Amino acid sequence: MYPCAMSNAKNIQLGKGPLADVAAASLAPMFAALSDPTRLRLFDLVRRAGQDGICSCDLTEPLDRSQPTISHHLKVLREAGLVESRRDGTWIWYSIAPHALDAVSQFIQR
Amino acid sequence: MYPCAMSNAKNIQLGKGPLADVAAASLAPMFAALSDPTRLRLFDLVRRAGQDGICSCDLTEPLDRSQPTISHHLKVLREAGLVESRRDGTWIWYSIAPHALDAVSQFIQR
DNA sequence: TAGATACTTTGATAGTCATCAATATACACC
DNA sequence: GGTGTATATTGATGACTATCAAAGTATCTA
Repeated sequence: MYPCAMSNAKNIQLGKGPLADVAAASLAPMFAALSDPTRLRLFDLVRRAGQDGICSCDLTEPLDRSQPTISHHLKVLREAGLVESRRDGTWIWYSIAPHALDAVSQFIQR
Repeated sequence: MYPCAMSNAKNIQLGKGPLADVAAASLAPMFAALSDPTRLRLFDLVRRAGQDGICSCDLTEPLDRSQPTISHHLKVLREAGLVESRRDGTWIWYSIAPHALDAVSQFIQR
């Protein structure tokens, strides 16, 4: 797991007072990861794939972006702690990280 | 209401299939508006103020940013359809826009 | 109308980002 | 080892952004 992913997701505690500086700093990158249309659709495709996940090779074509661009976006999502990847031979499968959106959801329903 | 605010918030319908191009394009700016730590705290302060809202003049000091910077961020939040403003003499009061986070919430709980 | 206060806009700067082509790496199979 | 396929990284470019100081606009009060 990436260092920054460890500081996000399940480890954020928002508390009850005004949103603290550190909490905002932890939360913002997760929103940033979802602030690009291509990444939003990417995240959506991965989420729809369910527990098994989806092969990276099936993500390039539907989004009409180059392979390096998709790879870049997947990296951003991964480092934000929103998706996970596992290798299977030459393929890499992406799936939603457990508790991926917990912190975001917690903030929204505050 | 700003044009782009009209295209966000309550007017997004996500549907059931894969996230459409247009839906992602409408959703992304709302996430983008929340992707900055200062704006997150700003949004939080406005939300905590409840129905009456909060005067812009009370937002500059707690966030430790210059007044023009706060003004800029408030504009971003406003144009994303997340907050509303109303003038009262020389003051301007900000409050959370109705259904501000509906679209975001809908996407997250998809 | 003049001054004071609250806010916005402008202009500048340093930093970040989305994108692609080209290149590199990892793995499977022969 | 060599070849082909899948994915990642590098490097470059144009666009965008957070920030502040300075200047502009709007409103109140006297």
